[in-house]
Amino acid sequence: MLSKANFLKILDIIAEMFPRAHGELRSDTPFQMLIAVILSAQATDKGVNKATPALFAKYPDSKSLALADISDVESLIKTIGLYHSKAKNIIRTAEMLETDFGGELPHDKDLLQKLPGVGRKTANVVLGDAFGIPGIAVDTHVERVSKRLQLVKQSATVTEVEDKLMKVVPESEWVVTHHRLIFFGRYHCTARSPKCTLCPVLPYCKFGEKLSIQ
DNA sequence: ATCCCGAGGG
DNA sequence: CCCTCTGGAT
Repeated sequence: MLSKANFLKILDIIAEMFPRAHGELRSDTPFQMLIAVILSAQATDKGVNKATPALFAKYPDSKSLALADISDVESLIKTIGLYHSKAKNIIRTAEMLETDFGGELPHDKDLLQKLPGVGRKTANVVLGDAFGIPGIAVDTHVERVSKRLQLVKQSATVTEVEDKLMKVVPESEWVVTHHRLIFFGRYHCTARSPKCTLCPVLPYCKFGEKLSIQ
């Protein structure tokens, strides 16, 4: 298992690789960010950004989306995938924001998770990116990278990954570290054919060490 | 554990 | 063709 000192060293290297890591979902308001993040489940940010301009042009806020026709929303987000459940979830989320939350997003993880389609990961992303509230969202990239670097055991759950990262990284760095790990996973330590031979982190990585031998 | 589900990359 | 994508609900 990787030591804390070595992991912080790796984070420094990754920070140099991606000095401008940031959320890549487009949105003009916290509400739109919430919807975009819900839509991003098992989908690429690029794919979400392709669909949301038309969606937000027609339904810019919770008041309008709450009254939307589901088949219309489905057709607007169809290219993203998982569109039946996502259409239902974002309309219901808009309704609940209107009826139960006074039209405002709650700045609270547990309350956000009461909204359909919003789980731990989505709540963390929205709190961090929309409100600057510290948190580490563990998505497919963060999980894969953390396991390859042996920050956690291979069998670790997403919650265990999240807890470990929060323990090792100072709270003031949680949100930016999250984005750096995403960028590292999305553009460099990719799921398929990771760029190990070009990787500045290779000296610290058992996973890449194994790959680079052959 | 399984389902949802289209687009893009290799 | 097969794999992956800022997962969540059942």
